[in-house]
Amino acid sequence: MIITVDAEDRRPLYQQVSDEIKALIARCELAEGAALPPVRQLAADLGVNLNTIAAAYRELQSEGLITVKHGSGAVVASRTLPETDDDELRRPLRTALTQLVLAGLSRARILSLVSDELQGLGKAKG
Amino acid sequence: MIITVDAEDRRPLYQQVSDEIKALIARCELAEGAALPPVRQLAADLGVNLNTIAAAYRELQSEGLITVKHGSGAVVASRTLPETDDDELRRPLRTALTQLVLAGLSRARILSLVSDELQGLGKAKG
Amino acid sequence: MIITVDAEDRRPLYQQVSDEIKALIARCELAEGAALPPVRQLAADLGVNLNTIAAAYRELQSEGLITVKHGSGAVVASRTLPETDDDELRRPLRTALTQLVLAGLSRARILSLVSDELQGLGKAKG
Amino acid sequence: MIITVDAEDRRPLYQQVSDEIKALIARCELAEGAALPPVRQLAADLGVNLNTIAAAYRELQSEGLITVKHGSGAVVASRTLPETDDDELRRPLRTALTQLVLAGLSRARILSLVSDELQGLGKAKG
DNA sequence: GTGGTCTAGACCACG
DNA sequence: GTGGTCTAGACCACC
Repeated sequence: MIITVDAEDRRPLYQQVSDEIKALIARCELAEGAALPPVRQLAADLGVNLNTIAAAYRELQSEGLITVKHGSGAVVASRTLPETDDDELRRPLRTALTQLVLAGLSRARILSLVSDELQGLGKAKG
Repeated sequence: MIITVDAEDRRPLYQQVSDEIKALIARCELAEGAALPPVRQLAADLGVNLNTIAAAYRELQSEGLITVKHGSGAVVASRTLPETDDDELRRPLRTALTQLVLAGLSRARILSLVSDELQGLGKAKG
Repeated sequence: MIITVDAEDRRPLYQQVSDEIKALIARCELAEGAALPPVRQLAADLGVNLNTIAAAYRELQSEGLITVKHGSGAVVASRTLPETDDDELRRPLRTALTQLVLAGLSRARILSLVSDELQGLGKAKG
Repeated sequence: MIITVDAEDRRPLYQQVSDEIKALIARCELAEGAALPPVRQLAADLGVNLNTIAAAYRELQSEGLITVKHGSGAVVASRTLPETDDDELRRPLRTALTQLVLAGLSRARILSLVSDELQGLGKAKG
């Protein structure tokens, strides 16, 4: 399981971790029931503070993607996020697309990027 | 020119404003040379502090999207594309798409959302 | 007499004008006693507000470099600035050199730039 | 680490701070990876508001000279040279030299000042 | 009129 | 502990 963090990234560390784990779950590299690495180990691997990983796991848990049990670690609970506001879903997409347009990419290029990224994002039906 | 801010949104206020103005520029609702509303007026309209809007304009200026002239307001800059790292561009897209996949949307639905958002994002050739 | 202003420049317009006139004086392209263009004409030429030029002339006058007489325009008064604090003289030099060093220029390259710029800065003895 | 601000200086406070830190970096008194003082401490030392220092650090960060990590302070960034327009570099140099010429300094005196200031501006090869 | 800077002080987010 | 954001309100610089 490969996770990396980047000090240059604008997102806080804990969110980088949480985002990457979400991607692993979406990509089925972490199936339902699979165990996440222990907080301490992941913290050591990434060279970050223990609290940082704990915050990431807490976020994942509060979204229902993992369950954390004292003594037995964290496991993937589900591949489905709770019902979200439609607008809340579109907003990050709109922000990302806006950036791409402002960077001067053509519509075709953007659609190709989207397809490319969707490749491998596991079981998405359709 | 319609801009709104949302206290529930996790992004800071100034960034919501800056993001929305970016979207307006990408959508060509604010064309090159168009004047942005005065800081104080926009602040009053949104019910936020003057400095909050000033911070948004400062960010837009430092990204080269607008030029601010002391005494005569801010206008949309002539577009010189700031070259951006390819990875910088893909990351937010990947995060947004991951969120959509985890929300249970089908690939077709996601592509439709993308098309929908790209509608009207002006100037995107192709 | 060629003067230009640049909207992208961080300095205020009036100071760009004042700085360029100073350079012309230092370079002896404007000798002592020479007449400066009328405020209105220069403003029209540069496409800026009349007050902007007035502010530039006011600054030059307050430094003793020009004299402004009602009805007969402005003329170059002297090629010597009033006694200035040594530190006040060094500060902008230090700032400029710091920028060059941070830009990665070698010492030799910097000295060459300095010589180059000093070329043509008129009567400097030595 | 000695930083001072001067109310008489025309530059805004936050820029004086930012300029002085740039000089310290150029002079290698702040090496790569070195920690900058906490915002609040530096603010207290200089007797200015916390936000003033925050603005200085923000500027340094947006120029890529430092990296600021939430919760663990600011450190001098690993030097990736931001390519700068040649004209951008010459302009402040020209302005500073003009000032010196008009102050009546001889060419020799000016070159000596330049050498003097370049002394200790670390890493400048050649 | 425009935007910019600074202050004082509160509250939040991160590690 | 660190920095970030936001507010209210003052004052300045520019055009």
